[in-house]
Amino acid sequence: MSAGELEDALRDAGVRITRQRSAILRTLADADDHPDANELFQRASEIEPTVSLSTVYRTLSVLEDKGVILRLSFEGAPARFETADSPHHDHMIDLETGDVIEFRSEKIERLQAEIAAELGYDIVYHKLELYGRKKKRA
Amino acid sequence: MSAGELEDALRDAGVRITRQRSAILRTLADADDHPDANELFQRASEIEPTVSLSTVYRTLSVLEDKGVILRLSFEGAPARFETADSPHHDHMIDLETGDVIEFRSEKIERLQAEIAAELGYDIVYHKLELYGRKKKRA
DNA sequence: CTGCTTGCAAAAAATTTGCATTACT
DNA sequence: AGTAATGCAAATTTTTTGCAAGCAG
Repeated sequence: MSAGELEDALRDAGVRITRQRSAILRTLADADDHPDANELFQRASEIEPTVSLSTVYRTLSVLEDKGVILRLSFEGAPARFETADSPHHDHMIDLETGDVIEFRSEKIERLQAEIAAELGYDIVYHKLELYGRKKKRA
Repeated sequence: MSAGELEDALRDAGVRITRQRSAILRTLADADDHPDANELFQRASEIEPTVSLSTVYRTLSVLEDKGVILRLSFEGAPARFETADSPHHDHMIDLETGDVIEFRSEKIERLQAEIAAELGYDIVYHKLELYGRKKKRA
């Protein structure tokens, strides 16, 4: 979903598209990494200097509510965000570099649902993070 | 491992066992839930009124370093802690009540290792959290 | 004794909020 | 016009830290 289509969808959902929200939306759409609130603030400021950090936070909350983005809270670091348009995936975090690699496994998805069912629960969402180091030797 | 054995092991590792650390250790050993720093402070205060919240935090850091406890950082809530003596397990969090249920699945453990290997990584640790709601009707 | 630990209060870091003003729709 | 959204500064929340005094080994 492009930034423009997103804006239309959000407007239809009753969300006002302000100059600053537009800038934040574009910033998120352009990001191919997983920026935190402050990084988004820096980047969006370049497009639209009137954005404030408060607005970034407020906008992120709205977007999360509307299901447009996902909030990722890794180990004791500030929350990071990613657009929710790509299919669900999990994350592998490189402990040495901090790199975040996305992956997806149907098998794991299925297993999780099974386990939750056994415990008497329906999964609303889940979070799987593998923290590791690059293998020595290829 | 009992609180007493833990103290001996820690002492051997060069950690001084003070009155307040002893109280925190006992509190952790007795807890069958996953308390956060503040809850631990409250409980430990009953055993040993001289503990301060700072000391709880400092002690938790030491214990984490020594591998005695695990720090669990769930969704935007303060960090929770659990003793590290039990075998590894993952967590299912009840979105309505905040309850934390422990579970373990060999299949998932194995799958994770496989996936990491494919990505060229060795897993150092991982975190799997299922967030869900109790199933309607039994 | 020596220096690791403590309590206290202040500092940090991340995020949220009150309020008067601005600007979508 | 009417109301949601904004910026700013101040408030919260969780955790860390500086410093003088205390206590374990």
